[in-house]
Amino acid sequence: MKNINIKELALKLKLSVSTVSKSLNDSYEISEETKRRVLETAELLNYVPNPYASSLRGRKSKNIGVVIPEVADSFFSLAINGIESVAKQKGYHVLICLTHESFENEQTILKEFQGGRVDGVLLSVSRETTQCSHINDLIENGLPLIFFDRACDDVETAKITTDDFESGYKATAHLIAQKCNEIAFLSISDSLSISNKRLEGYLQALGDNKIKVNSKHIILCTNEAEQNYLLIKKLLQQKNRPDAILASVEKLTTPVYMACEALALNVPKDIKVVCFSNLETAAILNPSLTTITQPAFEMGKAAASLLFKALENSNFSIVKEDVIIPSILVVRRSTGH
Amino acid sequence: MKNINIKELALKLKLSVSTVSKSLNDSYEISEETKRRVLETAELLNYVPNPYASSLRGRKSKNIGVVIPEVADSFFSLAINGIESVAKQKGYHVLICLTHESFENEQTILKEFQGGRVDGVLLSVSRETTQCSHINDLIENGLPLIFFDRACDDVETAKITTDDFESGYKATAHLIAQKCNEIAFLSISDSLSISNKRLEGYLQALGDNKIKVNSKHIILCTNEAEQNYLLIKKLLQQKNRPDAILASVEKLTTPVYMACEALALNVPKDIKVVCFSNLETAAILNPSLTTITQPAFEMGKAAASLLFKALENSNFSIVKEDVIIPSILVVRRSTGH
DNA sequence: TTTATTTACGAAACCGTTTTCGCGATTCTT
DNA sequence: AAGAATCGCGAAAACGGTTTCGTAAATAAA
Repeated sequence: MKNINIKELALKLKLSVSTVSKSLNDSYEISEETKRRVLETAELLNYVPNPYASSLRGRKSKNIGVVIPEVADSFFSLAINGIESVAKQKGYHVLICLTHESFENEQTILKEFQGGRVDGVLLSVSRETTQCSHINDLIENGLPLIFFDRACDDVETAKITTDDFESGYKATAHLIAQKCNEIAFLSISDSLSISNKRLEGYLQALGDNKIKVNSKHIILCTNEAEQNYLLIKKLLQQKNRPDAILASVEKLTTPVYMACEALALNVPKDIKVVCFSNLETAAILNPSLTTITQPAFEMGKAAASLLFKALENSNFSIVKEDVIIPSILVVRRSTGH
Repeated sequence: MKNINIKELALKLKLSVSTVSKSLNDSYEISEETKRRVLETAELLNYVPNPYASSLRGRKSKNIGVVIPEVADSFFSLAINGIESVAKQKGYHVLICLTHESFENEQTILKEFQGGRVDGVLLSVSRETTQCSHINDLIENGLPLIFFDRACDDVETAKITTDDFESGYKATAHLIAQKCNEIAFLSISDSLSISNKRLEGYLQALGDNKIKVNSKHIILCTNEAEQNYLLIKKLLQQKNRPDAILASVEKLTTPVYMACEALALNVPKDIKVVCFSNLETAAILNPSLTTITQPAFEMGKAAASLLFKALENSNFSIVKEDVIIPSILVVRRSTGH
């Protein structure tokens, strides 16, 4: 059925546009009888309001922007579910924008947001992001922005993260407890806070256990699976081959397993593996994978909830704070004996 | 830096709003000199056009809607990447809407689209969807809509799918070739075309090989992982236990593996497994999983490309056609000996 | 030189809502 | 019963762009 606009609806009802609008928005100015008539006819004639007209007039879009590096990643897709669950309940839409780990894309997306496309932003920065002027620009412009998972330290806003340092520490300590002392660390960025904090936790755990750091065992991976595979293979062919790998992001899981298989290294006998990962399949991998599992859904939910608090109370402003939701170490066979 | 609107920009430039607008849109009416000045100042003053104002006036949103059941699924997240890759190139945004496999949600979302939020729709229907009036309503209203993966037969539009029947056949034939003759089929919907076509391929393969169908081996799964796990476990505890499982969707992988493990059934010795799946981790599962891998990225790309053809040529209309991009059977250890 | 055409720009309408304000009619005060 | 307050509704402005149309000046054609 053809849908109509408010003017045509008003015409059919022999009412003014304003009365119809107010009825639809349940204004106190309008009698119950009229409201009922309007709602009824609106339904009948398939009236669906144009969101852009409302947004333009109301200067709010009822959209929130979610800027993430990738969608093909368990952490982010679970986080999206968390975000969406609260957005839906608040009557908001979620605009998902992918940076594909590119700083330039991130800049472009945030710049566009300044046009008013969204009322607030949830951001997980790209691996390339080292400076934050584009983010500060947005905030200066009055857009509430909250980081989740991957944050920038020098932006005055809230961050919903997990306990990256502790997780890195916990994972490393677990490996040490399993008699590993040549533990490699796979990073994906030398600027990303999560990557660095996890690394610091790793270093601290090594230090606390009097294990000396081998810089050749700290690998900065790339954004290309194939290249990472080669890097990891090279790592495992060093003369002082590591006896454990701690991979700081989920996407490194497959290349790690592949490299081990290619080199006929048995996990966990020859080498133990822990990944930061939310893969549902972790439990059924060969061998099942010990993971640091992040509270992805909860983080998304927490970030969105905080954002909506700011959107709904104009006198509530987001302060610089760290909300930390702990990850858990799930021990499986990849770190067994 | 505070961003401004076109009026303020015009004021600074001592030009009219119309001249500024035309300059920004590279109109032939404006001199090169003026255009240059406008662009320069716009950049300088951080002018970002309000997309809602443009949408309202131009009666097009530069958005396409992508309606899918879930995002935490390799097929859909890869498809999103394919869709996004072409949308980005065309200067469009992608509005991802999740039905969570609920028909009611799907209806609500499509109804909202009638308000003009999007210029076109890419749809993969929910598992509950059995009738299509909400889809036909949308099309009648002039919105181009294309199915991908999960389609409705009785809607007059294009469908980008994979060769579900052949894939079901191929997978089953492969299992038969591995000496299986009690092959179970796990479905997720008795109405979804993909599910049914895969089932038909399965049935045809059984028939062609003179294997009689055991209706107790055809299981309709649910949307709950836990429940599916129990269903599968029950299946595997029947007196005539199947010697193979063909799972028609990716999300069944984990419950299948878990159930086998719980019952101490060795894959592939006791039971062979094939899943329709785009899991990157298929190769490193225990044992590595034989999959029917769908061309997810390509399907997304094809669907989006076709949609844009319709959006860009007003005299090109989408006809009822089936674009079929074949899946491939990737044989791994879960169907070995 | 006169007229026709082109060039470069501005005024104003328009897109579909929401909201402010005004006003007649009804109900409430006293 | 007269004035005040309330109720129910409509006219019109506003949101920030784009587009149509008009027009003065510059250039081309006659």
